[in-house]
This record gives sequence, structure tokens and C-alpha cells, in this order.
Amino acid sequence: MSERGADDGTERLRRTAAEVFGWPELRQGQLAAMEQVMAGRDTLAVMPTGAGKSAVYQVPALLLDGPTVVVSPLLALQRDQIAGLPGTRAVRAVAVNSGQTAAETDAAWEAVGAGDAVYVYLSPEQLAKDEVLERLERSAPALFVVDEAQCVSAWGHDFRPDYLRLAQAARRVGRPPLLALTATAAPPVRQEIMDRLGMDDPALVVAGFDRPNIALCVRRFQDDDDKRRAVVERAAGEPKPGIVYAATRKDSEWYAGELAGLGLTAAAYHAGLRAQERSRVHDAFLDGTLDVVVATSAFGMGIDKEDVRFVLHASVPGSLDALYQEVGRAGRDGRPALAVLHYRPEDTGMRNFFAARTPGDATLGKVAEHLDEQDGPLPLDDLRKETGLSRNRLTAAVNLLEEAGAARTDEDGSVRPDPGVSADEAVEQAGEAARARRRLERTRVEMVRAYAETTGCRRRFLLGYFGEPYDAPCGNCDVCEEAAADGSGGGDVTDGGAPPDAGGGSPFGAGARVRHREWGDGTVLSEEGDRVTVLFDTMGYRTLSLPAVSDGDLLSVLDGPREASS
DNA sequence: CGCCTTTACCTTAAGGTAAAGGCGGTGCATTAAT
Repeated sequence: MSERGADDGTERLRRTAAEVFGWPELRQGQLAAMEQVMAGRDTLAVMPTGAGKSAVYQVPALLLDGPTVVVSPLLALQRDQIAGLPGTRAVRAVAVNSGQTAAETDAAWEAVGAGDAVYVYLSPEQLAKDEVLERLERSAPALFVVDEAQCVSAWGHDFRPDYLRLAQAARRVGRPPLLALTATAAPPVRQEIMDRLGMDDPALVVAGFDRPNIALCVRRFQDDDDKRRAVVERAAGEPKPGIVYAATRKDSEWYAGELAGLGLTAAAYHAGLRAQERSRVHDAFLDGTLDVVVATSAFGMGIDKEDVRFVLHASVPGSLDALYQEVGRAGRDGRPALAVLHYRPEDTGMRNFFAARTPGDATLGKVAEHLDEQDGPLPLDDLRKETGLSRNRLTAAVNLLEEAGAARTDEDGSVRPDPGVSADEAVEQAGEAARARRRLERTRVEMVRAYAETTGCRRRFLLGYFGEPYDAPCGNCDVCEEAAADGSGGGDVTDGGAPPDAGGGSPFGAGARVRHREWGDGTVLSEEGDRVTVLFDTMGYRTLSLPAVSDGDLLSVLDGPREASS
């Protein structure tokens, strides 16, 4: 494209944003991502919420020839997105899901068929249905958007396995250019999103991760009662409103009860509540009539509230991606906010338990044998009837078999076994893929532990994890503040502990590609003191002692930071 | 893996202790019975 043409494109995007949406200006990251989309390139945009992520598809969709398919994980999110669009006929948006009447769905398909719909909102489960794919294919979509794309990695492996079949869905509707959007994703998660969606030479647009106004803090506990008391006191003492994240439904009720007992307006929020109660709590929090919501991880996606003053974690989340996603709900107005992780080593046990939930060999065996007997392509629905497995479990098993190369999905959606692989071999290979997944999940939990136990600057550690080298002490985390307090007291700089700004001087800087004699190749995430944390391609995260690896010549540097988008 | 509840067992018979078992988070879609 000539420079002239690029400028014209930019101008059209700007004009559409201003005239249709009323946005006087577009931010740098927004515009960069939109230009990639307009050029027809697959794109992953990692942008904090509030940076106008949705605009990245909303504006180009109006300039493209054909409807834009938007995959969105929650029906409530689909409703919010549609309600947030300008209500003019030229910007018609429809949804297809189980939460609306048959008449509404008919009207939606009619609009799509007539070429009147600019946006079509769907869940990944809808895109698993032949009928839906056929209708979309006939409408010749111009763009395929995956919103909240971290769900591919976070949910695709067990909870909502249709997330791992979106590459297939995109192909079956004519494989328009792909756009994936997420607020929080570390480099390996970005890579997984691009791989699993089947992106081709994707452009990567990453906006800054740092949220300097959020103070980061970790408190460590031996005793469960001490921890509970500390969480309650903190939630009661800090400026409101705030969110407390608890690990279980029961805990969320317990904390909400304690806070209410202290005279605060507090409510629990989790998936076990009736829909009516959930939306009451949701609305009350947005209205500002609730001081504190105590929630499980069910609360948050789509919560756009500027003045949240604190996010407390009453227990460890399953990954730093999840932690930072939840922390990021604080202080969106830019004013001071607080994030405290209440850490007990025992709490990681439950996270490791959750990490183990992939299909077992028995399930894999059942599916592999039915495929083997059939000796030909088999529609997923038939396979489900024959094996008697639930839809999700079957889909997860098929995903694993495909990942292991023992099966593949045809253009019409039926599953075909690899004739060169026996059922036993298929189970063995898919089982190994599942075990590798579990190992990776466990190392993700270990990274939360490493964050909690780091002796260096918390922000430096977190941003390093997200691929953003950060040099100075941040001055806004508990470690930096403690170091500053020690300094003003006249203490010497000690070599024993790792100072927050340690590092440099060694070849193992963040982003370096390294090779370990036993664990293979990996990427350095962070370095502090004499410890270096590496994400190994096949082994997950590991923290190593530098003297030990140097003595044994265990770790060597391959080259500098690798291309994130390759 | 760790926590909570239930059960079994002991014995200056009502209550403590230990062993055993179950449970823990995210949502879509669909269906059967009112």
C-alpha cells in the first residue's frame, strides 16, 4: 500500500470514528490495530480495558464489505456491546444465542441474509453448529473477531472446549481475516492464542501494561484465621468501593457476611447465585450503592467501573494472568488504587487441583476406539451419541487427539482419525499432551508463588512476566517502600537480599533465549539477585539459581529477545 | 492439595479424637416438566 493510500485509510477510520461513534480522536494503539485489520492482516491486540479495545473492530467493520462476526464469551457481554453501539440502522448489530426468543433469532438471521447486519455476536458454542456456520458462510463475513481472547487459553482446554475449535469455525465461514482482542496476556499466552486460532503471520499490537497508580502489595500468612482477619480489616479500612476475590463460593459468602457485620454494604457474587441476585449485585456495584463485592472469578468480565479503589485477593489465583486481569479492575480513573495479594502457601493446593482437569485416558480411549472402528470421518454429534459422553467432554477429548496429531477435522466438520495411528497410540499421544498441559498449568501456579515470594520489586516482576522489562524500583509496591524506609533509616545496601533493581551485568536478561541442558529452550522472564526465571517451551516456568547453572554450565544464551509475532 | 463434615471408636456413657470421604470455579445450550 502506498503512503498516500495508508493516509487515506487512516483518514477514513478517523472520520468514521468521529461521525458515527462520536470519538474525536483515536489512540495510537487503536489506530495501529485498525490499520492492520483494514489491510486484511490477522491481528492480536493486547490492550488494557478502557483503552477502547472494542473500537478496533467496531470502526473497521463499517468500512468493510460484509458482516463482522464477533465471538464473545458471555451473553451479558453481547448485550452490553450491542447496547453500546449507536442506534442507527446503518450500524445494525444482531446476536444469535439461547438467551433470546426464536423470533429474535429469526430476525437476526434475516438481517444477516439480507446483508443488513454489520455485527453478528455469537458464543463459541454457536460456532460449533453446522447450521450456524453455513448461514454465516453464505453471508461472506469480512472479519472474524475473538473478543476476550484470553478465554482461548484459559477456558479452551477444559471448561469451554469450543474455544479451541474457532480456527476450524473461521475456516468454515470462509476464513476472513482474524482479529483477537484481550486486555491481559503474557507472551506465551499470546503465542497460544495466535497458534490456536490459526493466525497467519499475525500483527501484534501491544499497549503498555504498567498501571503505575495501582500500589502492589503481598502479605504472607501461616495461619488461615490470621489471613481472614487481615482481609476483612483491609477491606473495612481502605477507601471504597472495592472488590475482594475469594477462592470459593463459600468463602465469598463468609467474607461478605463479616463485612456486613461491620456495617459495610457488602455482597457476595458467584455463579451459584440466582440470575436475579447476580444482576442485582452487579447493578448495585456499578451504581455505587455497594461498598464491597466479594466474588469468585465469576465477577469482572465486562465490569467497566472507573472508581474501584482496591482489589484484594483473599487467596491466590491460578496464574499471574488471572491476577493481573483482576487487579486491573482497580483505579481505571488513574487515581491511587491498591492491590493486595493475601498469600498462604497452602492455598496453591486448590489451584493445582483445578489445573488437573483434562480428559483422562479412559475418555480418550473411548473416543479413539470409536473413531478407529468407524474407519472414516464421523460427525461430532454421531460420535457423541456413540460414546455417550457429554458434549464438552467429547469436544475436549477430540481437541486433545487433534493436538496429538491422531485425528483431524474435515471441512464439513466431521472428525477423521489418522489411519497411521492406532487407537492405543492415539491415547498415549493425547495423554501426553494432557500431561504437558497439566505441567504447564502447575508452573503457572508456581509463578504466582514466585511473585508472592519475590524479594524484588513487585511491579518489575509482574511486568517482566508480561514481557515488559522495567528497570527502576517502582516506588509503589511494598518491597520498594520497605527498601526506601530502610534507606532513610541510614542502613547500608546489603548484598544478602536482592535489591529491587538488581540485575543487569549477566547475559540472562529478560527476553533472552536460552538453552538448558535438560529442559531445552526457553525465554528468560525475569532476573533478580542470583535467580533467573525462565519459561521453557516444553517444561513451563522454572526459577533457577545463577551460580548453580553457571557452575554446571547448565544454561546457555542462544540470542536476544525473540520476535513475539513470529 | 487442603478443608470440612461425617462416621467410628474409645470409654468411670457424653464428648473428645482420629480416620475416612467428599468437595472445591469459570457458562454456554438444551431439555423436560409445569
